[in-house]
Amino acid sequence: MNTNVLLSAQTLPREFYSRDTLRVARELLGKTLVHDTERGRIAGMIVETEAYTSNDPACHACSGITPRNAVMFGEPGHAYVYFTYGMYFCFNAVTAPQGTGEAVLVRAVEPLEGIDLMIENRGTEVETNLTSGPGKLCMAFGLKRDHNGLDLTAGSLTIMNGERPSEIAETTRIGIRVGADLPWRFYIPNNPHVSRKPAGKTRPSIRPVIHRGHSG
DNA sequence: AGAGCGATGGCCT
DNA sequence: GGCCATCGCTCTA
Repeated sequence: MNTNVLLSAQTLPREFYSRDTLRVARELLGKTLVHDTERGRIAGMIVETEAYTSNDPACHACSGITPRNAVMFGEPGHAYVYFTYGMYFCFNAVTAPQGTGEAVLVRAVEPLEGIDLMIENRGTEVETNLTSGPGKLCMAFGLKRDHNGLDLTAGSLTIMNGERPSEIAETTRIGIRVGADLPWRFYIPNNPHVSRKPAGKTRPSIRPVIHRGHSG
């Protein structure tokens, strides 16, 4: 081992990502997303995720590999950052073994470090509005096209270990038309930085399912 | 609190 | 040409 052992000791290893995507989506809650920029470190605790699997009609990769989604089929533990609605970016962690097109969308984080930089990047000082959505958090963290494909296990954009939440809420995903009935959105209950209070708009009847004291 | 909508551009058929 | 894994504003209640 080299002298970076101490610095990288808390970074999630590739094996973390190379597993079942739903499991990774749940276990990313409580972990810390870290972006080391020229102006300083920006970090936040992941509080909301969504899983996208290869047989899932809402997944960008469900119809096969294209230039846009190619990163999803590559090595797990890399960043899949895509451009959407003409002005926003969304950040994903590529999951499952290489060759499968799967990823976890990080929808919200709780600001921990570099909040002044987030305020500059977002143009607001309201703390619960800095990173409470996939587009917002990319703006706050300065994530854009250049970050697509970066290795999350080494370099300036990483995910570090963190405390496991005691509860996980599970609902349908937000902002999709197909696959809208799959309960593959996960978030930390009562955290003020989650993008929306209850479930997606599609099925207001679906209540969040709270899992207590989960293992694994 | 919730519904509606425009902005804006890349990707894919 | 149609469709977005969004956001912030406006209007109605």
